[in-house]
Amino acid sequence: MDDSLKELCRCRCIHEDRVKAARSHALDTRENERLAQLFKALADPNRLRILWALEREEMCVCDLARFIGISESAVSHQLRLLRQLQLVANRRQGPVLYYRLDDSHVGELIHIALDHLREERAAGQDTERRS
Amino acid sequence: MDDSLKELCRCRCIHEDRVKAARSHALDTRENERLAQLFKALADPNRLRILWALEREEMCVCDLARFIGISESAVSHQLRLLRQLQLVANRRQGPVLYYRLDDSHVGELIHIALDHLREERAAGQDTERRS
DNA sequence: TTAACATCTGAGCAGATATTCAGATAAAGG
DNA sequence: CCTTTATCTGAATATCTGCTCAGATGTTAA
Repeated sequence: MDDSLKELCRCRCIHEDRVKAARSHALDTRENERLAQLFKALADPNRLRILWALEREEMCVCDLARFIGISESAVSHQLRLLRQLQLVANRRQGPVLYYRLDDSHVGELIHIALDHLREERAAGQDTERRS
Repeated sequence: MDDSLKELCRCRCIHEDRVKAARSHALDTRENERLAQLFKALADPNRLRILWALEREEMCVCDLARFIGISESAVSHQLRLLRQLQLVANRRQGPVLYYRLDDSHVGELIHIALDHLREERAAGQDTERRS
């Protein structure tokens, strides 16, 4: 299985030792994929708005739709995704479903990412400068 | 600007107070978008592999291509994206560019996300059960 | 200069994603 | 039962993403 990759890179600058070390240290495929899936859940502006709002207080679909300014259907689709990843949970009260965060890490992730942006902005400044 | 949203939700279960609170607590649009952009950078299996490897040791494009098993061109495209977000930086040594992580938060984000996955797995177990 | 090498870049295509729309489901009240 | 309300769901569509390919750029050595 190592040989099959030989053709993918014809450079002679390969550091076999580094490649080997990277391989032995690498995350296994399954875990790596779930990791990407988790970040993907956070990689959409509307989902972020939802999660950020729910971190503070539980809200129903209707509230969220109104808050974000998109259709309830769109919110429902996003909530389904977040539910499947167990990032949010709900409780029913009559016909109304109240959603809440179902995970402490999510808030933490968002806060660290925010720190990153804010420090970045304070130091080097931009991300767009070299557009 | 509040009125324009009135039509988006015809439900009568709206909790105006919660919507208002959520609005006043919400991230501003620009920041929210940059946040999503950052998570998007982490939301791809190959980019994660790259970042995870670079957290340990600097590597050249060629090494990364061989390590991951994709073309150097593909790696280069991904590195450009990561460079633009200032998540990685490089140093040139002759014709070879050595890439490294350019941010301490990135590793932190990945580690927390991993914790999340592993705890999740230990507790509730699945994400796929209800497929 | 020329050739070889490592990397970058833009265009184009296949597959993924977010939204909308129309209709389905579940709970509450008459 | 039937109606209304809140939410869900699948299909369709427009947009976005990541890869490959072909060719460009920049560096080194002859």
